[in-house]
Amino acid sequence: MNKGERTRQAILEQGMRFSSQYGLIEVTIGSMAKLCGLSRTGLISHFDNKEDMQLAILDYCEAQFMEHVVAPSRHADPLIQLKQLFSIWADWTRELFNQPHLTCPFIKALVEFNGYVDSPIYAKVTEQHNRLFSYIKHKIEAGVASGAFHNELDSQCAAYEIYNLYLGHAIAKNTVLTEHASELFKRNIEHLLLSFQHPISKGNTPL
Amino acid sequence: MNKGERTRQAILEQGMRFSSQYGLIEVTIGSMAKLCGLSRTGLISHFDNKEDMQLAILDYCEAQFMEHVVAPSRHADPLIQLKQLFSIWADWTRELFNQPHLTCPFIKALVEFNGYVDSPIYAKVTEQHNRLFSYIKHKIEAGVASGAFHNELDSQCAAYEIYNLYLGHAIAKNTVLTEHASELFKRNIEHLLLSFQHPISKGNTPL
DNA sequence: TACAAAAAAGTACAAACGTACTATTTTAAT
DNA sequence: ATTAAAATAGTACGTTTGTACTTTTTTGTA
Repeated sequence: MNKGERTRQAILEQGMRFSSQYGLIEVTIGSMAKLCGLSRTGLISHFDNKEDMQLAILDYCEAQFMEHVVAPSRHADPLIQLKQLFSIWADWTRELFNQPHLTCPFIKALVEFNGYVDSPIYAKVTEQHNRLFSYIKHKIEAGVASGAFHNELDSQCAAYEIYNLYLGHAIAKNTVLTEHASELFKRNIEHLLLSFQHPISKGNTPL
Repeated sequence: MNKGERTRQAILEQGMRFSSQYGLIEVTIGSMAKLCGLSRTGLISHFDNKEDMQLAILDYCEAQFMEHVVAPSRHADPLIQLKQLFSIWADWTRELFNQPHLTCPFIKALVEFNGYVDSPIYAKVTEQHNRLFSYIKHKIEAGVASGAFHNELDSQCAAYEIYNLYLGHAIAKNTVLTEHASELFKRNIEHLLLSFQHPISKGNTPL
């Protein structure tokens, strides 16, 4: 990897961190240049323009997620795969974003850019969320097909319940949740996956 | 109400709308001045400074929520009150924020300012979310005390389940949910409240 | 080591930012 | 109608914004 590619990667890495704290909108040429120890022109020369840099950061975030969460959780059994996915996800999230002031960059970007309907950034982050949701839904369908989950399970609904736990944990972890939010997230997911196996075994989700 | 108070109210109203689309950070002196048809100095003269204006907008949002959602849902029976709260809330939300590009300003502000740990804005919006959560939790406890909900119900957990539905609906309504998200929110809340009444009646949440 | 290419920095510019200050206009009460 | 106060506008200043352009430095290879 030559020099240019190395600094570009460093910028993307810093951008992921920075956007998880201050948001993708605050990823400006000036803030990134200071963060990376470059001049403003030295920094932006690695991208077409500011928006291109922000889009590249979103792509980088997804690539990191695929590499560190999705790839390691591959397993033949859909139930084990889903359990591993969220366990690894929770660990990776804790490692990267569990400082109180950090939030999942995908959620931050989605909330930030929801008002900019014509923005390519909004288009991209929407695609990313839909892609994640489809992946979860697909794994649930595989679980139903393999007999791990019961037949009456609505995959769309079940996927949303899981996705909803992810949203809630990411946003509420510093307000109504605070301590042990990460363990709670794991437990809630496990409890939900358990309820997918037997139609009536679903009691009160533990907090 | 004299002139000054009238324009101040108009600014706060516009600020609530604007922040639900572009976020509270984007509520700048210039953007609000243009929106209200005032000069920049004419606008900011109604507040101590920009941050004071943003704090005032958050207070205004909460006052509106109290007036249009909490107050009309008051009822002697805790179960009916909770049902009414979320029904009115969903209607009011649809009226104000259900255009696809608008998001609940409390959630937007919380996500936006989570990284600014020392900001008074973060302190305020955190308080607001905790206050909402405590209110829901308190109503659930009243429901348990009145016999409307079963005895084993954990109020902290139950309140989080409801709060989580609110977060999910607000964020996912334009990605994985899209159509009829508002009706779905109502149905999910009703279904959850029903599960609070009988310990084992909770099946798969409908989507 | 030489040398072309790549990377980073320098410079410039118009626009928007928040804020302090002064000036003008409008309001509201006498 | 007069008049003081309140509301709004005007002006100015130092920063920061994104981008275009030129110049210097660094890199990597021949």
